[in-house]
Amino acid sequence: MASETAKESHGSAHRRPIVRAFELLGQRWTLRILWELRDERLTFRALRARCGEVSPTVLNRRLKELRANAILDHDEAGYGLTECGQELGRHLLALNDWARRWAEQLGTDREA
Amino acid sequence: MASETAKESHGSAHRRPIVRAFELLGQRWTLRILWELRDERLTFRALRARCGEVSPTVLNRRLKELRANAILDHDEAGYGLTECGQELGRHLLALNDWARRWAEQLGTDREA
DNA sequence: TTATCATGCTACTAATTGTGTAGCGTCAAG
DNA sequence: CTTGACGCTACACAATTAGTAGCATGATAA
Repeated sequence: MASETAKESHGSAHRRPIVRAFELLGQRWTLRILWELRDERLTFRALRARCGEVSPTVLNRRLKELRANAILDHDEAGYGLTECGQELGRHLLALNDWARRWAEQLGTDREA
Repeated sequence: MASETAKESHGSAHRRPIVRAFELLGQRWTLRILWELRDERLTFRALRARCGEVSPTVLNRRLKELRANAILDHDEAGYGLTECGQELGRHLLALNDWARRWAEQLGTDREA
């Protein structure tokens, strides 16, 4: 069970997909960006507005990275999820249900 | 379909749960920590080793935050997921499948 | 033509956050 | 009483993000 430990050289190339995914998604704004694009294309500025006027510096950096990873693409209509990105989007949608229950639980814990 | 737009006052208190979740999960190491704890309890030091010797400063900060949000708890056996955290863990497991397909696709795209 | 406006995006500084290493206080074992 | 592991803090340095200004481009309109 601990046989994986050896593989865990934190080089860069052959890191497990899930870990690479976490590195990508675990950056500020990445999840939010995907969420806002979950069912519509948005222009740079519209997307920025949805994210509470994030710094364009970061937004652009994320967008580039996400495009490089084939999760987003860009056309005249703006930014949007690729097919692969949409699959990811569906997972986020599932997370939404979890989040609601989570928030509810936290709320009741604290009010009582 | 765009009827949600109005709700998007980016105040702070009544932010949608999913957005709060993204703020929490979208911090460096948070997803990874949850992943490493997905099916076993780990001590601080063991967990740190699993995460490639993250700085204990950040690790401890995340652990505190996650505990404050009832996603983790801590006992003599170390850190582990709460019931709520385990549900989240299951979502991450699902993400694992996505990540594999994603990596595969990226790989073939580039080799060709 | 010139003015207006929105678009995507870059530049630059300040503030926040993360990294890396050392090490403290506590405990159990030798 | 040394040794080692534990959870964790301190602190200086590096990297990332925030916040704002503004440019180049293209469309619209006077």
